[in-house]
Amino acid sequence: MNVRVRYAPSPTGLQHIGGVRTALFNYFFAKSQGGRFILRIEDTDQTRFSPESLQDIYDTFDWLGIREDEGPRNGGDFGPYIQSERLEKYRIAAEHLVKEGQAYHCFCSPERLETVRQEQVKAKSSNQGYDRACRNLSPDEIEKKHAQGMSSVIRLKVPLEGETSFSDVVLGTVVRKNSDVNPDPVILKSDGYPTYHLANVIDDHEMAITHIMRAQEWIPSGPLHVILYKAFGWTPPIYAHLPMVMGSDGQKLSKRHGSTSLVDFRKQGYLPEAIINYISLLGWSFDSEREFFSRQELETLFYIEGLQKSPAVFDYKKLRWFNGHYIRNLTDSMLSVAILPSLVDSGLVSSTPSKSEVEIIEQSLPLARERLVLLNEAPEVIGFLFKEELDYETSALVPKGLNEQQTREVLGKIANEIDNLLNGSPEDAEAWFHETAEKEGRKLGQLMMPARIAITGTKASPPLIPSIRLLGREKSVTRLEQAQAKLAPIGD
RNA sequence: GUCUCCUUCGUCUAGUGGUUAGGACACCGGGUUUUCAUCCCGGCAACAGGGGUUCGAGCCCCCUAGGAGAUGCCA
Repeated sequence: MNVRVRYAPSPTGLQHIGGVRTALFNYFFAKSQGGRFILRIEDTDQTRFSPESLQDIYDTFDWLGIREDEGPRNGGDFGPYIQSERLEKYRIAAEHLVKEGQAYHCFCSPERLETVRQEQVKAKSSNQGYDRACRNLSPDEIEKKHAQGMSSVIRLKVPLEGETSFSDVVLGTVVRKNSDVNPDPVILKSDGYPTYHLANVIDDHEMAITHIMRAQEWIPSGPLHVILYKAFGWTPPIYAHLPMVMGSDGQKLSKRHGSTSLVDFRKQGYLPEAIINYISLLGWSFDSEREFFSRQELETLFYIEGLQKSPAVFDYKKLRWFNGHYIRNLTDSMLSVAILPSLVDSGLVSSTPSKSEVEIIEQSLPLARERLVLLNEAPEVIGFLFKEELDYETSALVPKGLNEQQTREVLGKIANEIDNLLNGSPEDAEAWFHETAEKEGRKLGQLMMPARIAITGTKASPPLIPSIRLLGREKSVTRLEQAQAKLAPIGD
């Protein structure tokens, strides 16, 4: 079979975890099967459409490194790929169904519908939904209402009896009584636009889609769509309903739980590699051992049987862990490119970095790499290399067991030693600290910590000696002196 | 309210009638280490409950409970 799958987002908001996972799974399935991945824009809700959302879809794809084989950007033989450009097809199809007696015009006002709905809820009625008031309007009545200029929608005539089933790759066969299917949903709105149900069925058929992979929230619509396919005399594609992505409280993942949009993750310094790897493991697994997958590997390894039935909880901590892992795997040049924006944004480095800035960044990479979980943390990890002024509490300088004066002496001693610390080997420098500590009956930390605070401004920092070397003689001495000045003067 | 789907460690999962129920994150402890990290080692921790079927059930069937989703002129 020539696999053709699609991702069909509606441009009404930013791309989020759930949607992206659907896109990825479709993409991976297509690639692994040698099939085609189609991007279709479902902009049938004119009130919620936004151009930024459309752009965000493309940006997200680009950032993740996935590319559609067919879509609005690169065309294809089945276009147009934007539903608002296919209006005529839907209208004709809907009218065709009306003519065939499989759909009908409905003149109910939104207000009436709302009243009906409220009454049903209040009465805890067992069948909620449209009451099919217009289902059996006579041709005369319909004509009369049209003549009066009443606007109408077209509703699908869902069979009152019997049942409808579809086969699903992950769920098996799903059967539903027709009486339980959404009672006569609108397929063509009064503004002439189709609803999702109509547009998606027509497009999937016309675009020769072979498999529909979408989230499980669509299961209830499955039978409805099958009824639509039958009404047109078409064969439905194969379904694969993906388990939903939940928040930590078991509810559908939403902003309440934290960041969900891909731009957010991107801004926070997540790598696309980490996102792809982690997201792919939400509701899918390869085997019991393997957990690292590149995009390229997934393009061949993905298999539909690895799909899970039960919902998956999105675990921010595990995503972070993946991100740290991928950061550690970055080459120096990739890492320096990756952290530059955060350094620029925080004002530490000029937007067109000077040669010396670039040099410092590059040399700091070995120190930064294993301390970063998010790219955005770069400023706090290596920011001291670029700052003019350090900001810390004087009390932080003083280690346990020493008073201010002793601390000042320690700092002075280190300042005096600076040339040797810089010129000798790092091992020699380290040895000096050990020897000095021993000679003076002090703990190593009592020498290192004051210096660390003085040099980096924080007690959690990259290793001291390399940090001093990176900072350079002049700044190091200055900082050690500034630190001494902060402490109580001699004779105090 | 009705319908549908789901149910293995806290989380993601492996498991397809016979396993000490495996791995990963998180957490806890230890080691390496100048702090923080990284890295290494170890530990804690699960088959929702109840009935069957079977010589034998996490795996098959039924019921119960719990969770989620749908129920729009939104997708």
